[in-house]
Amino acid sequence: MTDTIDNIGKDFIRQIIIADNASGKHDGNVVTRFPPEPNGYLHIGHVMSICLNFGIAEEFNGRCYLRFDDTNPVKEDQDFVDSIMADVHWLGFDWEDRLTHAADYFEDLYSCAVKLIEDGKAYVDSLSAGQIREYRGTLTEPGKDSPHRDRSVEENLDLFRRMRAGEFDDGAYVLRARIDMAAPNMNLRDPALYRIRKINHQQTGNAWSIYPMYDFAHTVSDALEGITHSLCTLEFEDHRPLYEWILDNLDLPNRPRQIEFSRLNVAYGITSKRKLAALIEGGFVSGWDDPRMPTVAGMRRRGYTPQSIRNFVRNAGVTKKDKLIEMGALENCVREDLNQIAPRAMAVLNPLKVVFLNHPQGEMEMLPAMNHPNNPELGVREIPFGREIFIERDDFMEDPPRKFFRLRPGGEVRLRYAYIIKCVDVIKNDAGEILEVHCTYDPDTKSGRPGADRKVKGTIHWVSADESVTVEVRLFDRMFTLANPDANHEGKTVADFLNPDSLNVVSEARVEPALVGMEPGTHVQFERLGYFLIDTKDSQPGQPVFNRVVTLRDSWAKIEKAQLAEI
RNA sequence: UGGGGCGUAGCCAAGUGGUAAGGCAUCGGGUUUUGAUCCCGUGUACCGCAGGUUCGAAUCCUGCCGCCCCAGCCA
Repeated sequence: MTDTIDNIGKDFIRQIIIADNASGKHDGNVVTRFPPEPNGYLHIGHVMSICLNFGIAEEFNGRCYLRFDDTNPVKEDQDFVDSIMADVHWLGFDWEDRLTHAADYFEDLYSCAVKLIEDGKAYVDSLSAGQIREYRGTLTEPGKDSPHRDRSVEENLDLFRRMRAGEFDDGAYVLRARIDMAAPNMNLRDPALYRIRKINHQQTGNAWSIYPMYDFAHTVSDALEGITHSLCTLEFEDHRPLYEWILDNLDLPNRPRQIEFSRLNVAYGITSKRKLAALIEGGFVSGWDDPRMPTVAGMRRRGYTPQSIRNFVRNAGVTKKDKLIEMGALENCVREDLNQIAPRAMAVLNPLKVVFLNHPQGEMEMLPAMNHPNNPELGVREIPFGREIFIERDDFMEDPPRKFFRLRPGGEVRLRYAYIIKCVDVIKNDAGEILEVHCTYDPDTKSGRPGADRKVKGTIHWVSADESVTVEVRLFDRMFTLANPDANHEGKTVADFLNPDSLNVVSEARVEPALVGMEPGTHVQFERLGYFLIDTKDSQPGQPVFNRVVTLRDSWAKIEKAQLAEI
C-alpha cells in the first residue's frame, strides 16, 4: 500500500492519504467523518461526501463517523436526523458505534473557549450584529477593531460565564476570536465563536443558552474524534486558515488536516436546501421524497438503486474542478444496474384496441414468456392471449415515415412472445380518430414454433384486452428547463425555471395481471418502455402505482428526430 | 480594484519533464422475437492564451484571460 505505484490513477485525496501512511504521519490511522447539519434532507451532493468519507475509511481499514453538526438549534430538527440516518444506511454505509453530535462536545467546546479567553485569544463583544458587519470592512478595505477588543481577561471570563448562565438576551453579546481585523481573508477578521440563542436544542434541551459557531465546533470536534483527514467542499477552503488557527491555539489530542474537493452538480437539478425547500413550500412537488427531487429520499422513491448512485459518484471522480455532470451519466448507471436485476413484463401506456378477425370468440390461451431474456434463471411466466388485445398507440401509424417498422395498414408485425399479425382494417369515428384496428393473426407463427422463424421487421408489446388490469403510471421528466438552475439568475426564482411537464400521470395504463400481486418497492422493466418501480407510498393492495425510473435507450427516437430535422 | 481556488474533447477524468489513458455522450457496424441488452469500430484535444527555461513542457517559470467561492451572531 505504500508502494508509490499505487498512487497512479488515484484521486488527489487518496494520494495524500497514501503518502501520509507511507510517512507514518498518523501511525497508519485513517479516520474520517460525514458531518451533515440536520436541517434538510440529503441530496446527490451529499452522496459524494458520504461515498468519499465512508469509502475511504473502508479502503484504508479506517473508521468513519456520522456526526451531526447540530450547532444551530433554530434550523435543526429530529425529523432531519432520522431521514439522514435512514438515507446513509440505504446507500449501504454503516457508522457502527460512531454516531456523534457536535452537541456531545458542548462542554469541551466551552472549556476550549475559556482557554482562548484566558490566553487573550478571544473576547466578548457587545457590538450589535449590524455594528459588527460595519466594523468588518469590505472585501477590499480592512476592518477596524471593536471598542471591546481589549477587555480584561477577568471581564471576558465573567461575561462569558454569564452568557452561558442565560443572563443576557439573544444578540446582546458574542464571543469572538482575537485574530486580525485587517486580514485579507474575511474569516480571520475576529470571527464569532459563540452566540447567545435561548432556544431548545434537539439533543441538549434547555441546558445551553449559548451555542458554538461552525468553525469552532467543527474543528474541535474533528480533533476530539481523532479525525485524520477532514474532507469538505471547496467553499470551506477560505476557512482552512481559521481551522489551523484554532488547532494552533488549543491543546488538542490530535491534529486533523482539512482537504477540500469540488461539489458534484447534476445538470437540470438543484442541491440548494433553500431552493429544495421552496419547491415543497410552493407546492410544486409533493415533498422531500417526491420522485422528481434530487434528494436521496426522492431518488429512492423514484426507483434509483444505491448501487447505481454509488457507481455514478465513483465515475464522477474527486477533483477541485467545478463539475456539472450530464443527467445521462446518472441515468446510464441506473439502467446498467436495473438491466441486470429487473424482471421484464408488458404494459401498455396508451392503449389502442386490436381485434383479430380470425380468432374464435371467447377463446383464450396462455403463452409462456421469459422474465429476463439474458438470464433464464429468472424463470418464465404465462400471459393470456385472446381475440382482443391492446397495443401502444405509438406502435401503429396509418401513414408512417420511412424506417418505421411497427404496425401499419396492410403490414405485419410480431407480437412479443405471441404471433405475427397483419393489419387488415382501420376503424375510425366521424372525427377521423382511430378507434380500433382489425388484424388477422397467423396461428403457425406462435412463438417458439418453427413457423415463428419468419423474418418480420418489428416486434411490439401488448396486453390482453380482457385479462389486463388498469393501473396508474407516473412518468417523470427533468424538474427544470435550465441545465444549471442552481447558478445565480438575478431576480429569478426556481418557479421561473420549472418544467411544466415534469410529471405526467397516466391513469389508464394496462398491465399484465401478474403485476398486480407484486410488492411495493419491486422493480420491473416494461419491455420497450423503461424501468419502473411499484410506488411504496401510494400503492394499495391490488392497486399498484408505477413510477417510471428511467426510459430505455431509444434509438428510434433519435432517428425520428433526425428525420424531422430533414424536413 | 482584497483574499482563496479552478482551467486536458460535448460531459467527467488520468497524466507528477520523455512526446496526451479511460468512461459517458456522438457517429458507424454486427447479434437480437425489447428500435433494449450485448459486441465491435469511431475523436488531428493549438492540454485557457502568450512568452520563457530545457535536447525535450499538459507537467517548471513569468505575464495575461476566463470561471467559481468569501463581507451570517448559517453550515
